[in-house]
Amino acid sequence: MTVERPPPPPPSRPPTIYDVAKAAGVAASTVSRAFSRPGRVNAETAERIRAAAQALGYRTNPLARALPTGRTSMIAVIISDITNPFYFEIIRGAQAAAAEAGYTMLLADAQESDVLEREALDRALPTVEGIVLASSRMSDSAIRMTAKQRPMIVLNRAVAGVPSLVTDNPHGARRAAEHFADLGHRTITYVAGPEASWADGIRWRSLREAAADLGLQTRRLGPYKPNVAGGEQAAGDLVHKPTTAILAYNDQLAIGIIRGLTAVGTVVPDDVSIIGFDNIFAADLITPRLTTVAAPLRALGGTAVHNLLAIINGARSRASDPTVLPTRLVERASTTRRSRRRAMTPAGRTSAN
Amino acid sequence: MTVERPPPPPPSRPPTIYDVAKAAGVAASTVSRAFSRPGRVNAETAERIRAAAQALGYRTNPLARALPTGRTSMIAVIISDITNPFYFEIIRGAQAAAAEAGYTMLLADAQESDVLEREALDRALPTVEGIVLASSRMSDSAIRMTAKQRPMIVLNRAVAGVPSLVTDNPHGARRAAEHFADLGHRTITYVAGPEASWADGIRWRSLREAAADLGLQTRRLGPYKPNVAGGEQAAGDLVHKPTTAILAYNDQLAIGIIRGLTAVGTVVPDDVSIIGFDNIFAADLITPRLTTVAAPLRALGGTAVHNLLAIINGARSRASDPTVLPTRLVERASTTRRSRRRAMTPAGRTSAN
DNA sequence: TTGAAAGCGCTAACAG
DNA sequence: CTGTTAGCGCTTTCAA
Repeated sequence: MTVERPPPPPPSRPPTIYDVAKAAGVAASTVSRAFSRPGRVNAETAERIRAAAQALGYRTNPLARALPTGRTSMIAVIISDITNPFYFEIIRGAQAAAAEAGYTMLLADAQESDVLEREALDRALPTVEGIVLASSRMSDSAIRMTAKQRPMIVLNRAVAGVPSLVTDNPHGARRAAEHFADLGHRTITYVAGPEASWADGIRWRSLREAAADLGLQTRRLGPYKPNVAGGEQAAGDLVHKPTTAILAYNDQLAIGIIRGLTAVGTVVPDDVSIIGFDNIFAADLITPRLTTVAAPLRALGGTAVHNLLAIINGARSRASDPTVLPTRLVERASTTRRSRRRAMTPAGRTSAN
Repeated sequence: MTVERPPPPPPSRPPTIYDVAKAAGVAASTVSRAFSRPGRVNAETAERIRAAAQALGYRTNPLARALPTGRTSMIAVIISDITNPFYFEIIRGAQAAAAEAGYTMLLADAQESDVLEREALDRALPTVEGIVLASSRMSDSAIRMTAKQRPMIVLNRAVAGVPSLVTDNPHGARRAAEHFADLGHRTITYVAGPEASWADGIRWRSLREAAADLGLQTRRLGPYKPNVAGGEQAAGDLVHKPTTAILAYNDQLAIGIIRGLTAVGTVVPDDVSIIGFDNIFAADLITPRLTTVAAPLRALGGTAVHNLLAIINGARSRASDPTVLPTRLVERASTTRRSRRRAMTPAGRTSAN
């Protein structure tokens, strides 16, 4: 009677394709085939291999696969400023789309610095199959250069020659202008974001055109940093430029304006109506709740990744026109009919009190 | 006179270590050494190599390096719900720390699902050198299991045997209780988050202890989803359980409560004082501005990565006690002295009106 | 349909 | 200090 020895402990390092091959009694190349081109292998052999792999707990090592093929199953998402709430839903959409396609997502934050952005890009470049560049702070030519090395989608910016994905800013700006017009406002003040921002440019231009069509006046203030602090600063400046209708570059700026204005006794929306852009999470939280031009944030991230994967898988990236996603005006409490009784002044309301 | 031919166009594939070796007139291994162990190579040879590499635009291929060494220079950060604003600053902190150490960060969102979390983990595992698991929804044993395969830091949760990083919830809860006591409140209602949440458990326990020490009563309501909608639902239930002091599991819940209560005519803080946890971006935006127990969010992410890299680089992960980061109470406008004239009731204020 | 063999780009002994 | 030689685990011709 032989004493049954327990099987030797499994080796600490994960099983390789060779282990599976031995267990299944086939050559390593056959195992490889069984996983990559299941059609090209005898059905029952394939079954045997699958069983062996299962039993050993084999998982193909993505790094090793990547070396000969270049297919790493990774994409990079580079974001100009991850602190900006605008990106939260975008990231989630991107991550979900990537995961669904079996891809892993590398995330890098450029902290608003083109230098850091370059570095992050360089670090990620050799490892990933493609890149989503969100609101890049780099020059068009630098972007085009990089786009030659890897499939790339530019988000929130149109770069000629590089597949781009943007939201329908012209329509959004027009809807904002119409809304102001409906409420009886005559002049719209645009509070601008960063000059380097492509979105800022197009929002301002679109507003001006729409306003002209509607017979409204426009003014422009800025640029400001596109965050709450920037908005508070803008509020300070607005005190010297009374107005009844404000369109802000983005929600954060709008929120800052509301806070700054409220602090000096101006009442939103009674004294000034304000519209933002993006419909970030906090837009619905501030008092008064912010009317804003909403973008389909999650879809934006998802579509970016989706399009990127399509290109990676050989889709002809046709026409250089950017893909544009729709926007819509979400009417909340920060806008109201223009009141002739009141006008914004440094001290706050004019007639009341 | 010879016609100068332009140099042949550089090959389309990036230069390898061999190209550099040839150009510098040395063996490939020497090039490798020059990059990894600069000390072990003749100074002027090293210089020659560096020059050649520079000229060719050589960059070591991280994938190829990873295969023999296992050093991928990547870490994974897995987050239970990337939509939760709580993580924004944490992510930024983590990303910055990783970048500074020359590491690249893989980000995965589990979307509150333990299944998706597992999948993300499995996908990332073979590729990364270490893992930060934030507010995992997996079981302790599953976490311990995975921690055996790769260095790991658990965030916001204490798992015996696995290096953990948490915030000082007991101190935060105590400060909240003291604050309520100072304002004359006698009973504190805790509005609970997810049962699966480790943080929820400790916050409630800590509150109860602190309250007992201070001679206050406590009640508990919940669990609720830890988001604004959950808070609004809680507000609906609170209407039947009048109280003057609420400590919410987190800021999102607190914000939802404020909105729900305000909607039915209850005035915060006059009728009810509310304190949240985490000090997310929006806490300062809502009206009234939310008093909350602040955690050093960015430091949390940074420290997690920092500790993880230390372990990766061979630091003995000593004692199994979790590292704890300090918390502090940020007093804003959602708390005030308890008024005997008023009490929260379904219809809103009692005496006034 | 399957196996053998070469190699992806880099590193790590081991000699010299 | 430097060159030679094996691989890391997988894919991919090329034959059989």
